Amino acid sequence: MTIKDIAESCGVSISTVSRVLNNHPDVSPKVRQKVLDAAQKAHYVPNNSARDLVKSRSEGIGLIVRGVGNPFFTQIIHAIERAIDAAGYTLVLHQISTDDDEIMAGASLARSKKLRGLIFLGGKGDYQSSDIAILDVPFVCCTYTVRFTPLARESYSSVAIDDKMEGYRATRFLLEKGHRKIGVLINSKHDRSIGELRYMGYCEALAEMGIPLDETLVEEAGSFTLPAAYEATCRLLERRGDITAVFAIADSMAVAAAKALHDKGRCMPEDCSVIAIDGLEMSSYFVPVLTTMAQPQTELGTTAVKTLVDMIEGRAGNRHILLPATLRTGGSVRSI
Amino acid sequence: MTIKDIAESCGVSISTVSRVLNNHPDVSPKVRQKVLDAAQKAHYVPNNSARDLVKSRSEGIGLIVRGVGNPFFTQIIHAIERAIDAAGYTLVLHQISTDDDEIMAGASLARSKKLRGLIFLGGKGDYQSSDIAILDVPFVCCTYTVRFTPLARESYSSVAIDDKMEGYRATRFLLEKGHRKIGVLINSKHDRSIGELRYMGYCEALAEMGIPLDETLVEEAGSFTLPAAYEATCRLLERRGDITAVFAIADSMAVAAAKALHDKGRCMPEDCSVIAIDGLEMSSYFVPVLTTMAQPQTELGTTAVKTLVDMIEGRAGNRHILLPATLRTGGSVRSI
DNA sequence: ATGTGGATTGGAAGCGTTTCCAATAGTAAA
DNA sequence: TTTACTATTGGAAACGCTTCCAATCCACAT
Repeated sequence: MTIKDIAESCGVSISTVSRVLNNHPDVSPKVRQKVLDAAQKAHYVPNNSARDLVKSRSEGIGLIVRGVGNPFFTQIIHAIERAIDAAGYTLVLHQISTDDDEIMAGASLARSKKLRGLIFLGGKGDYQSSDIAILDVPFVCCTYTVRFTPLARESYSSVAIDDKMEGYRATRFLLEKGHRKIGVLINSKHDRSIGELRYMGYCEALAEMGIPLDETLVEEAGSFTLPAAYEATCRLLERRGDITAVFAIADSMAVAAAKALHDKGRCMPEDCSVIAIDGLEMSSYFVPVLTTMAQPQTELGTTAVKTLVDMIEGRAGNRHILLPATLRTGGSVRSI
Repeated sequence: MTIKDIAESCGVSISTVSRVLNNHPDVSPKVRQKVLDAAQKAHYVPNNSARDLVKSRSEGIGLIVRGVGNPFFTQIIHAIERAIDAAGYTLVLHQISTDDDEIMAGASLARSKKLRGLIFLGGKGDYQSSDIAILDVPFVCCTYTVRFTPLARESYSSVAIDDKMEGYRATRFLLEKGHRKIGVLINSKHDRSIGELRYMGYCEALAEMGIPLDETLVEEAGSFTLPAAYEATCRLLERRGDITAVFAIADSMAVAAAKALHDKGRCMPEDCSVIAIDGLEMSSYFVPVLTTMAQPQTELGTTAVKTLVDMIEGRAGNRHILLPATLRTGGSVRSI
């Protein structure tokens, strides 16, 4: 059942049917109704491929996520899907692995699927203008604080929390509770990763209190996985058995850290407090409840989509939005 | 950058380039390499709309999931995406809410997007032939045990664990550890829900040991959410303070149950053991480690895709596959 | 040399839509 | 009744790709 069949059954031309179906103005009411009825009766469903081909674009928005399995992302993906659907677009999900180049992946996905826009979730958020030059659709980088090359700043949007700030706030919270020997559990402090920023916040909080930075308190897990975080915590404890608190830069790492503490014979929070950043729903149900800087996950997702759709439809230019996290206190931190 | 540009730059015909790009055999190695190089150098990305148009179908597979936010699904979705990608298809994700009709949602998605197949994740898994008649693409129902209307059984595939059996195994494990007063935490024991089946397994295990079923040990949360499970556990404890173990039908519910136990002054596992079904990765990092019947999440996802693709490509008819869960023991259960 | 046949290659017809442009019908003014 | 427009309509050219069919090529046997 194509537009052509309808045209024939109505005795009009293909062009006319197309016009009716696309709500073009220049069609007489009589013909319009006739065509509409015929289409209805024939259960006509437009062929998107053909339309996309001639318009050389689809109504798809690509979501490139590094690590779909990351529990922190699920709620954001949830919100993104909802918002994309509500805006009349289609979600095309594509996940990449740690060492894939998200820009390249996004570029080829966008090209081959003729997508209207892209959302990067968990990307590195640090793009050179030269890198993103191959992207010819608007995109927004979600979740991680974005570092800008001056020129690149003008060409895409971002929605994230202020990682450095929240790292600062988390550390500050521990300091205010009297902790001084605070271990940091981090994926990596280099590579312009998310960890680097949260770690910078940690450093800043210490500096503000006049506490010298002690490198032996910093432990890199190398990734966000639970086993890596567990091992890292073990190393940290072995080296610095005297810490009274751990700042894990992600809730999931904090879970692994808590287990490592327990396995090494330490109680949380009696022997060692734990604070994190992310705010998984489940963290509120741990015993003790994990203290964490909760990211506004749903809002991150919906804002990302809104920003992107605004760009796609030309309603607004690119924007860079920072959303605040919320301190969610639990029993995992105690005063000393 | 189209196939035509490459053809020109190589001095060959469009057909030849197409053949090279589609790995057709009848091309001389020399030409093939030349074309490949050119395509590579030009960052050629095929236009899917055009391809779909001529082949009159897309390469899309729809994933209809009820509750993307459910942590248990994330790993499965992850596996599904990977497998779909590897098979050369594209994932179109669509989530629905609790009370949406998944079949209707799937049907309209499949039509408008010209999808090749559908995967239902977390659907009710209990379809009447009359319901699924509107679906004109193959589909597979993943995750939940499927109950069949005789005719419907012939028309679609399913991949799941044997919910009743695993419910039985979990309960049986507790019984073997000496527990006799075992509370059940369940979303619902009616509505042909997943809970009903796991609960049936519980009943069977008790019956096998000659233990009469006690309705006061059964608590329905009404959903799988953490707050609901928490409240349900509180009610259960209030009514039956004498239970020595809880069988939660999902890991996430077990987390909430553990917290409720703690908040009601009970230690896990000293005062009350907990066992669940699902096997979230994170459950292995809880203190104590959650004992659970771990579903083979990755395998569920890949098998679902494989089954679907086999149907799509006509390699095999529909199948109904039950995958075994694996008992993962942790400290959350103790012998009495 | 002359076929012969298989291996390669090119040509061209669509796939279903949109849309520009030309054609026609209809209407009001002259 | 003509004229001059305007409102409608039809025709046809893309869009980029696959694929059937015909054409060309080349090595090798005759």
